[in-house]
Amino acid sequence: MKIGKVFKYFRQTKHITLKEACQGIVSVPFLSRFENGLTDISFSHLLELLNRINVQLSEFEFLYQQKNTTNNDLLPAFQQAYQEGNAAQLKKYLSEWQKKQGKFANLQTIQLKMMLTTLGEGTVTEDELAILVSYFQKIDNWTFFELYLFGHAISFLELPIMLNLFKELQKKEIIYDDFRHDNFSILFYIYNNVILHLLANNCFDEAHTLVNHLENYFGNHDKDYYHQARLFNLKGLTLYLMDQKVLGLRLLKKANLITYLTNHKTDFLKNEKNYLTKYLSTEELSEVFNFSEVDYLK
Amino acid sequence: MKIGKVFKYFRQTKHITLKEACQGIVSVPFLSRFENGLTDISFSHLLELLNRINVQLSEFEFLYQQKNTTNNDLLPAFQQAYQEGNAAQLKKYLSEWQKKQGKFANLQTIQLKMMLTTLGEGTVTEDELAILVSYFQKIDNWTFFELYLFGHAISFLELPIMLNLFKELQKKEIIYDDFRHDNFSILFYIYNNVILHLLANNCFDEAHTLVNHLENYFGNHDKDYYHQARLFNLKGLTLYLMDQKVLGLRLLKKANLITYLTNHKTDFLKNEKNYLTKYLSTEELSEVFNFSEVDYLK
DNA sequence: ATAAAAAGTTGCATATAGGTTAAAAATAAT
DNA sequence: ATTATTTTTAACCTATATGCAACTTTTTAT
Repeated sequence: MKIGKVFKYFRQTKHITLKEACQGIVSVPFLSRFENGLTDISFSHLLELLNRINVQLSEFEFLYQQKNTTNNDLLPAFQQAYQEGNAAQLKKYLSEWQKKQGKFANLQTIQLKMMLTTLGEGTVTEDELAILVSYFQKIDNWTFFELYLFGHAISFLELPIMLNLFKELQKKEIIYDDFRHDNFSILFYIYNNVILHLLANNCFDEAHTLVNHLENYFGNHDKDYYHQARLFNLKGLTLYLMDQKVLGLRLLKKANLITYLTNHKTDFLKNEKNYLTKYLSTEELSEVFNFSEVDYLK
Repeated sequence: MKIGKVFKYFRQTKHITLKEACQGIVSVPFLSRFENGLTDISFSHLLELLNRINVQLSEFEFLYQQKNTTNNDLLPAFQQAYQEGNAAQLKKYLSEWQKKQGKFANLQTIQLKMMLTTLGEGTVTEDELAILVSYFQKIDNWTFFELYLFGHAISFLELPIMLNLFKELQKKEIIYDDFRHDNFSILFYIYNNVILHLLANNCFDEAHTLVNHLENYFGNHDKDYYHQARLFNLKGLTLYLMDQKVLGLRLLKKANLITYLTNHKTDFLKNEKNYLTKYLSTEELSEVFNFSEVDYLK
């Protein structure tokens, strides 16, 4: 219980006295006791105190989690290991979570197995997928946890089932409209995967609808260049496959051009190219990844 | 005190029973009373409960703030009014905060006056600026609150004083390295303004140092295209003014090209162009804002 | 429709969060 | 060094957070 200590750190580094910090909220002796870990505090009082010393709850939480070894939410940890392709670390997490019991521990376990499978080092059974599906069907509010879980499940689920779940998600998604950047990234990631999955299965119209739907987002977030570029990419491929080849290729090139100009890691463009090999002809491919006209800017 | 209600919403929409949610943390009856607003809860218990139902504190806070009319942190509200150029609304806030007393209310007041001044509808006295400076000098931990305050103060402060304060900030900034996107935006905004201010005062070397410092960030955040483009812009102008005109103009053009391709509001590029009029010749300007070579992609 | 089971609520007991006062210890100011 | 201010600690007290058992309501099963 070092919550108090974190508060003390903020207060002292801002040179605010106990008296200034607590006026009208709690008493001086109590605040002192709280800061020194001798007593707990109510949530609403903590909110008021943080407001008084001009610290956002997110800032407070950040430092608190950082100083706490018993990490409360393990999602970022999973994510990191997964993105690094660190299968060994994921297996560690897996054996930890397999010891625990309960519905949610089980879901975490399945999530880890899916991650490992994607990395080529694991398997997911039919039963486990059934558990996932029934969980998603039951839920009618998606938070970061479910978004993340679903994002990894997309390619494991049968297309019609996956699409149905996705429709459920869309109904709720409004909450995230002006939500934190972190959460929108996950949401976009899901859209991205669903659309690619649809295209791979020749469901062009559905994919197109989703692309159009995504476009609305950028009315309010015109500074989100990265996702804008990804959207050009998705739209480009979709139009290309819907026989609007010229327009499609232009969009694909635009996406690549932006990516190229912003110095995104070269691996990224290499992966993009790899993926498009499935769809584009050799000439088209080399045109879409030809940046000679702006090369002088590099 | 509708904290409990928000928790109840999350729990119920995820179809988790009281028993499942509280096992090993609090008792069923207590959780029920908390949810119905009959009692407060300790912060640590709330954290555990949120973790149990797989809701992030930030998600919880978001919904809580949204449903709470008595907004706890007014920074976003200020920001919105300021960005919209809504002077009337800012004046409203000002008269509200002038009624309150205390050091922080005073700081908020000054901040509002600076905003209004920037919009051409207010004045800030020397005394008020002195208060600001002494506040920043005393502080040795910068949170969102101070970042925001400083961001608006930059052009009001004497250059050497401002630079000293900025150096203090830089020492602390490490905390924000892998911090939330929101906070980094503010930090970048500050860097941006400081660099432009330096350039306007012919302090090229200092500006260049800051530009180099900013570049380090993008090693870990290569998906942040928007800020990457802004950095190209800053670096371009800096190099241009340091007599590396060719390289500088290339970077400026690169920044504009990215901005153009991502469909950022046309006002944005117009403002950029306006600003650069101070420095570039007419021919240079029209070249840097000439997008004919990629026009066919639009 | 009715019983059985589970989920949620209420009343009372108690542990603990938090206030008040005062005094000791530690910092800051002169 | 001496004063003044801030912080910590202590003792005692009150309000309230929380647990337990019994109760009511809702859901599920037959």
